[in-house]
Amino acid sequence: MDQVKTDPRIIRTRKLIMDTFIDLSGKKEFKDITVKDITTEAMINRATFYYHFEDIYDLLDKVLSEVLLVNLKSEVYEKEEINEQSLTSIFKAITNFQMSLSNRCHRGYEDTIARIIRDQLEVLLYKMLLKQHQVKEDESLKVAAVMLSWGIYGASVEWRRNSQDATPEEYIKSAIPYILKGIE
Amino acid sequence: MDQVKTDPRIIRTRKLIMDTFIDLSGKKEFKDITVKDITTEAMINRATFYYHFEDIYDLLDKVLSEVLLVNLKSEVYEKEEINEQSLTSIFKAITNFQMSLSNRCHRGYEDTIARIIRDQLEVLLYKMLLKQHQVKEDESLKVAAVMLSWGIYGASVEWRRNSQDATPEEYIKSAIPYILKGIE
DNA sequence: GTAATTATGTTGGATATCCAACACAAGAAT
DNA sequence: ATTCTTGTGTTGGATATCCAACATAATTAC
Repeated sequence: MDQVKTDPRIIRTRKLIMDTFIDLSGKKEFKDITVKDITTEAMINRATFYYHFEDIYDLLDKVLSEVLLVNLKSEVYEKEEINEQSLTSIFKAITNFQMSLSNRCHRGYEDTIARIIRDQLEVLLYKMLLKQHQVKEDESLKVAAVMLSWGIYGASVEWRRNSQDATPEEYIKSAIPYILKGIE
Repeated sequence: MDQVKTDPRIIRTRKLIMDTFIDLSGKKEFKDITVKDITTEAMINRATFYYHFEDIYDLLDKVLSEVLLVNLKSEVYEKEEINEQSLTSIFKAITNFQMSLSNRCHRGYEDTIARIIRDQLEVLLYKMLLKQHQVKEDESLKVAAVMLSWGIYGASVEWRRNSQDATPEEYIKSAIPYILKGIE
């Protein structure tokens, strides 16, 4: 209701910075990208960068969150329940997202990326759980969301490490019933 | 020497507007493009548009001039003399430019476009003539540039109308000696 | 090692851009 | 004819962005 419109310059500038960063990260590794590189390419002042982001890690964080959010199409899932189908879709989205990242050579930032993924997952799963149980907030559901997010993320790691001969769906299928029993 | 740097925001904003305009003019006819269309798409305020351009015709003027300038690679030609080779290249550039325009359906603006082309040509040719005759300025050379620009432009119109079975080079080749005799 | 260069953040004052509002014109809808 | 809508240009005050300068850390060069 009381949402104050954000200044269009802010939207435009953030988009410029983020797009430029994504663009650059396709050309060189994250560790070789400087703030100056980004601002020069994006045609904005360096001071303006710091007006929007704490530092380059903050930018990485926000860019990845946004990309992941698109992958998760969360506006769709938020309205759904947690069941075999939605869980499988989410798992697919996560593995998909990680595969797209591994092409971009963000070596040394696996921890950061992992945290971002789990954070986003957790928020999404918590919303779905709340909806499913018809409550406004609930601490135990929050913890459940934490555990589910770690579980899904961990499964995606293990899948990448061991089982890429199976599809993500196949890999996770047999485990899902046990998970679902816990939260129903 | 005393060139004052233009504010980066100006460069960025003008580029945004011009690129958006070029983009839109590939999707609909010029007469259907409004200032609001452009500013919305470019994510800038309408008032900002008027800070940079008098109106949409002024924008058309500047966009076409710039595109044409690139076609003419004038920074190259400015240093050359007017001879068979450079005249042919320029003629090719003009016909090329007009062909690319005709795909974009600017029906009803042929006069505007013609004026822009001749203006740019005239400036370029005048510079080349000055260089060739080793003077700083000269009224009769200016008039010569006017006539040459009209001549080249007219030839390009006639070529488009009648002789597209000949290449631009072939079309203009036999006439060039007569032109060159006049200015040498 | 140490000098020289390059990147990071921060600040105060200058400038481009935004917003809301206005008057006006042109076309479409009823 | 008359609303109604949509686009054009313009203005004054608010805000994001720029610039120049600075201190500091990190890298590179010698």
